Amino acid sequence: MNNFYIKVYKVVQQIPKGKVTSYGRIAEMIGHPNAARAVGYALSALRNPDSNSPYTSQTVPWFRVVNSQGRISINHRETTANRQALILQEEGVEIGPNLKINLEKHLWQGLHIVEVDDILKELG
DNA sequence: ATGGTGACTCGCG
DNA sequence: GCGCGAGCCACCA
Repeated sequence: MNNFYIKVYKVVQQIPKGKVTSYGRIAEMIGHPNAARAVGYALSALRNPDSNSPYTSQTVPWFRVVNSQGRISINHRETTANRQALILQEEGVEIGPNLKINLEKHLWQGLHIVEVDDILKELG
């Protein structure tokens, strides 16, 4: 588990219940503005966490991360996509047709780079 | 080192 | 709005 993954997970853990953000925004927050795909890769890795890793699909709210269009990015044929939509609905996020979310209402403000540094320092 | 694979984005047509 | 192509990044073989 490298530093990049750690940063992604810690920032995602800051997303409040009922809010969402995108892979690209997460990437910007940790100082890798063009690493959106890598962020998605990091979250997918939560499905098979290392035995002693504190970061798992149970401790990191991966379901609060969607694509820049406010849509769930997982292949819709996979049950994971429906599970993500269900969890979000349960915590108050309105899901429209085609698993689309109203970002105007549910987009997380996010963190500034300085705040990210504080998070990484105190928790890591 | 090298090429292939994604839970990404942006710009075009 | 939708599909494509092209960058981009971390991983793995």
